Amino acid sequence: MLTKKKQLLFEKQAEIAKAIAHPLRIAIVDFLKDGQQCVCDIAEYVGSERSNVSRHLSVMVNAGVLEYRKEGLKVIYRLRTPCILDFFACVTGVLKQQAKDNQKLLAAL
Amino acid sequence: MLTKKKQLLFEKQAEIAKAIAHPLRIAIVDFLKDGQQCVCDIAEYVGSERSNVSRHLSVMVNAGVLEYRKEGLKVIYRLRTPCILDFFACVTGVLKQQAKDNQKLLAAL
DNA sequence: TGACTATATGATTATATACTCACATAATAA
DNA sequence: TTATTATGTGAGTATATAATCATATAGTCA
Repeated sequence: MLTKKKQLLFEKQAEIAKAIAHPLRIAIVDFLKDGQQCVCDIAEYVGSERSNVSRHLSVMVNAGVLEYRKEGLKVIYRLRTPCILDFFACVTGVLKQQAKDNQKLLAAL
Repeated sequence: MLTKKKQLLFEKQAEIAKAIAHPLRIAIVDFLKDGQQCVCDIAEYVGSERSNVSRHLSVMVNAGVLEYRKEGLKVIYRLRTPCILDFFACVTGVLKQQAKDNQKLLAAL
């Protein structure tokens, strides 16, 4: 049976995972891996309304994935933990496995 | 600007992330890291209705995170890619960073 | 001061997700 | 065959999330 302690941990982990589990937010994280950026540049890169991007950014800040700093009129966002990028290695691994399995299936037809 | 190719990749990645982004599903993945299990045992472990667990399992199968095999009356689920466990290392990293920052904040008060 | 710019947020709507209950399906054993 | 057990799925409801528009806030510069 699941302990209360583990349950709490899983809830925290789910919160972080949810904060990344959106195409736009993944695009943002990918954009930020090369360095910090302001909301305006992020919005232009991902091709969405600034208000929408601002909301997505605050979701990730609340989850602890991003952090920000104000600089004049602009707000600059950056990755808070480099290990977030490991997440993509993991997910890419799943995708590669899927592709491999599809290839096997195709070859068997 | 975001290329169509990258956009497609991010959508796929988000799908996989979403498949894990739930406390119950994280509990399931954690349970399965030590070996394959049937729905009934998974449901008992996580403390939820079998019908509900069955739905969560199928979400993860569709995303390519889990795979299953039938054995008599039972359906046995297992992790499809061991690298899924790396995900937890990543998320735990974020949580550790959060805890560290909280400690700093506390010490500064 | 007022105009301008970047960002955040309230309100609304549309959509997606999770859960429950009831029922369907399928394998097994008597 | 019937009864039993494990699993999956349709339907309904409740809740969460995403996107948009309008508006608020706050820093900058003329």
